[in-house]
Amino acid sequence: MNRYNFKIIEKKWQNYWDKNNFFKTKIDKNKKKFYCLEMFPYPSGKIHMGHVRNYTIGDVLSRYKSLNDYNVLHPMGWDSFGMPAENAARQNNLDPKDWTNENIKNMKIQLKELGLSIDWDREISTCSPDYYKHQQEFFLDLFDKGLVYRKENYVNWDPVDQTVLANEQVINGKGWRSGATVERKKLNQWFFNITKFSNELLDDLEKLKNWPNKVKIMQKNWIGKSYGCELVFEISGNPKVQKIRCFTTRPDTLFGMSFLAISVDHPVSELYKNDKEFEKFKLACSKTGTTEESIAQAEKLGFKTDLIAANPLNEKIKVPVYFANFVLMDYGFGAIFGCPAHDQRDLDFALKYNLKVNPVVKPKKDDSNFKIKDEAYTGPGIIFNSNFLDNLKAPEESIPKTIEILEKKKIGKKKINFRLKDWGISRQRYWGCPIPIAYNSKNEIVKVPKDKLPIKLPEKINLNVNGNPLDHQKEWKKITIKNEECTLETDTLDTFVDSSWYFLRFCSPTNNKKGFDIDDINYWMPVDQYIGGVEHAILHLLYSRFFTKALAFKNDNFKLSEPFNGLFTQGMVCHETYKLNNNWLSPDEVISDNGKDYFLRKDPKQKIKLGPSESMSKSKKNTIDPAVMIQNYGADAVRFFILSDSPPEKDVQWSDQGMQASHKFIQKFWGLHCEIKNNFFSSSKIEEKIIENKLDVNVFTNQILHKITQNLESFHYNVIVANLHEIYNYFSKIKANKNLDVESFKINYLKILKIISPILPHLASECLEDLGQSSKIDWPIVEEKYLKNDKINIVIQINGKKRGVVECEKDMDEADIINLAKNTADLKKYFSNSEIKKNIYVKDKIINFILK
RNA sequence: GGGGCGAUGGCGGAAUUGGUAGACGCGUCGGUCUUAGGAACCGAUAGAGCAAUCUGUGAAGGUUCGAGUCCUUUUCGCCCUACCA
Repeated sequence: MNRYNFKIIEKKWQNYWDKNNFFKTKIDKNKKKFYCLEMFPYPSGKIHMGHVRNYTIGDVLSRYKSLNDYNVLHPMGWDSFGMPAENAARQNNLDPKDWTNENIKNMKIQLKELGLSIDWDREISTCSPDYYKHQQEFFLDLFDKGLVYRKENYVNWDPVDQTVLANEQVINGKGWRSGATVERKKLNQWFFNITKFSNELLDDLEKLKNWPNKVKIMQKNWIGKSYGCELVFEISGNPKVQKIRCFTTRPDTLFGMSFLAISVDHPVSELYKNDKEFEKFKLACSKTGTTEESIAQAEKLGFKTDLIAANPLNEKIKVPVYFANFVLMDYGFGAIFGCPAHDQRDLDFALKYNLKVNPVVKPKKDDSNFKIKDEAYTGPGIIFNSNFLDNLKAPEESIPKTIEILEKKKIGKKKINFRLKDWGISRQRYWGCPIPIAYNSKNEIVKVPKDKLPIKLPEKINLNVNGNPLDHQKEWKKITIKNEECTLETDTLDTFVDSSWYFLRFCSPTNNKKGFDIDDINYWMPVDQYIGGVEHAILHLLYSRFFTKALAFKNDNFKLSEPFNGLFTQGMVCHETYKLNNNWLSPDEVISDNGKDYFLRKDPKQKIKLGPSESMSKSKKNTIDPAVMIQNYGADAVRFFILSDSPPEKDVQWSDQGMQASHKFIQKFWGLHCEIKNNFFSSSKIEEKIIENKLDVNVFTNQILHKITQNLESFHYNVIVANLHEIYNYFSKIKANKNLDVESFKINYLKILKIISPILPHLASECLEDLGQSSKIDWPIVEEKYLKNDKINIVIQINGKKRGVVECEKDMDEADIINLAKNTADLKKYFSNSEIKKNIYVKDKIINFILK
């Protein structure tokens, strides 16, 4: 037997697949389609283990669907705009385009080395003008539909990356990429009107049956629909302010109001802009609320105005108006009424500023001891102290009733409020898709005509400037539109726009007239299975859903409402972390004899501090380079390992031993294959003898095929790895059995090779070829008749406890089983002194005797 | 604070509709072959006990002939989200 040389064999099959266009997408209208898509990578230069896991999962599924005779669309592309390219280019004095394309070249080689069944003819790259030209067209379409607008707004400004961030990109007050503390700045910005679709984005989540519940809940919370009402408060104390509008979900607690609080950014703050004390207060507010701890513990701060608000339900009740640090301008109307008894924040505030606490909801009607101390009561109960609202059940009766009264009196109305905000898409960056808008001499917005698209980025420009490099491109900015000299917009689009429609482009990747062809879309969309990291649960997935809806809006040709029919979110790849003197060490700088104590490889006397296992990241140096693993163990072994140890949706722990075991499995399987070939497939060896009671391999093969098929359908890929081990164990045990039915064995072994092919495509191809099989194969059909043995094991329980197992014929009668059980040697003793009170018999499975 | 998910041997994890708990792998132990092995192969491996047997799926109750699985309470862990009115 020759050792399995994965280096030669894997290369051989990758070349074969390449040369024969093996994975080229085919459309045969007689077959069903399957669109399998994994989230495309940012071309950082090298693939990482997260990619390996993501793309292996997708590849197993694609290959399985192909074997089941689907037309499979399994494309790959590059999310190639973004800041790393710009930063790298600036540091090394390169062009971002060259840096990016070089990275794409390298990563493509690495992906091919994994043996992925990708149709590379459909490769796309978002930084290519062939791609972003269509994106600019879509921008103009959306502009025409009124879904794009420009407004001056406070933005999250990242001082390190010198760019604007979307709310979603600010994590704990820090930029998601740079980690710098985000500042607030007022700028003119472009927005997508995503909130126009708030209801649809929320309601259509219901349609997504094949999405993880977790993701749907996260999106639901992000959209944040709440039912309540808006209220108008009459203001006195300053003639410049007549009214203040508030949003509330608890109008029924209005009689408990003891103050009004408004945001420091509320229009009313204009009156105080020359007030030094107020400016000081505002500054103090901006300082809190950036880090997670300060948000959690932030003290409630207020600034008392000379304004007085009247309770709309009783004009005689007057309350003070405060600016408060916990009121946000961009939710509701930037103003609230404070009801300390029934809202914890309001209570904290009231206690600090000695404001009244008027309880208006008590848990039980006759609860005379009910008092509020330092904990607000937010539970259900009965309204009291509230005049005509008294005795209503809160909240189910009291809220609608109050709204009814407020509407009648025309001082409030029912209102649904969303947490979701419009999507700010402007970025002050070079390496992104230019916005196809210009400004004329009057600074009016002028659309760039479609025949002038694409607006290409200028190349080889100086990036070492402050702010947006495009701003410095005087010549590039000049454009003539309808004989008018105009200046181009220099903001570029958020890269999340690029990834909001790439799945559509894959359907028509080379169409240079349109972003996609509607016939292609109608055939391929929606994506049947989308696979990627859960970190995109909100941002990317919500934006893609919006973009699809926006394209379909006022468009009779394009009817798609949801882009991704099925979604699967895989877990992360983790590794232990190592530290020496507070510096991170990479796994290959560390050695261990026993898996407990770790030492520095260069100097084994130095003990290393073992940290927790965390998601692989460059910053913690706990990464394993897939390229090195493929080099050492082969692609099949890496694929096998990355699927083996944990369910795909959970985090997986990298293990060197596990990796080696996977490699050994490939080697062992090849050894087994060679023996099987020798013993059964070389003609000279076959001596067909008639033997009684031949061992039939059909049963095992069909049972394991059945299991693996089910596990493939349900993403239990780690269990499939166990199933492949079972296959090896079974065949290596029976291969020497003299009673084998040779013909049946051969047929079944060929089936086995097909079954392993989605996970181990190179090994399977090599084994099949070795036995003279064509490389065009199908997924074997389960033969139901073999799924159940004629001989069945029935479990015998006595009083619910397992006491034995008897082997018997299928479909035995209850009476026969009872007889059999009673006469089984090991069980006799249980029956001798007791009588059977009752028994429960589940056919072909179990019998439970209740003895007295 | 709000929401979600989870808890099974030394470890990662298996276990249709409630029906043989611990598949499969790692590790460990024993053996074979070896000058040696950290290679390969074979065997054992939930715990306790010589054994029959008993105990076991975070904890406590409940439903049931029967519960890892269903219900109630509770503890712990992880993730998401956050002054959202």
